[in-house]
Amino acid sequence: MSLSQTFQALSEPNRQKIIDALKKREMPVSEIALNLNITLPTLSHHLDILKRADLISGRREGQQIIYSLNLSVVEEVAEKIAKFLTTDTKFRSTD
Amino acid sequence: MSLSQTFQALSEPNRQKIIDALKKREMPVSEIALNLNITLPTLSHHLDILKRADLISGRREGQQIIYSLNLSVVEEVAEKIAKFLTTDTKFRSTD
DNA sequence: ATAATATTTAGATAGGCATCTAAATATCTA
DNA sequence: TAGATATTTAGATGCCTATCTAAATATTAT
Repeated sequence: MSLSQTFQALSEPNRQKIIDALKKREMPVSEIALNLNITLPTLSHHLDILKRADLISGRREGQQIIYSLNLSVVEEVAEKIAKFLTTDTKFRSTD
Repeated sequence: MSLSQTFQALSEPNRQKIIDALKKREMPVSEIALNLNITLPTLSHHLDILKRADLISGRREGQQIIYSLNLSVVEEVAEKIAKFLTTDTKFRSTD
């Protein structure tokens, strides 16, 4: 996943709300939907984007599909972004 | 600046390259342009977006306009993003 | 098997965005 | 004041994306 694609995945307000919800605990689509004012197909689309960015995962449990944050990936992303934004390159060799 | 707008400003590869260049040192548009395969009007457009996101500033020096990173803002943004991505809300009160 | 529930897929649409060329503005130099 | 250099603004175009409705798929319950 490139940094651009990650930023893009994170740049949509509904997707941020999805992540915020999943930070609390894993939950099915129907429950995520309660926090958002979009139709289920639109939500499904956003879940797909976050899945393709590897930020979340879904597993089926009966009729429901339970989504959860990929915590280790999210942490890696946080580090990657922090490095991009804060690393001072003034005195670094070209590594 | 909302988190969404910040992510969006950072999600474009050319804008990331601009930030990367300005991490080294401030420089005029003409020098930034050397790193990118886009026309000057397109570059101007990207600089405008980064300026509106308050991530960079430009000052005129003669014929040139020198752009530089707003270091304090960039640091704040890094913290904001880190908080968004890593803060576990499971056991937080609703503050 | 049928009906009900949960979610995704298909297909269409509207708005946003990155890009370009051409022209305008600002500054410096001769 | 011209002409040259640096950058931005104007206007157009094509692609990407968020959104919707309708239909399809998957699972459970009757």
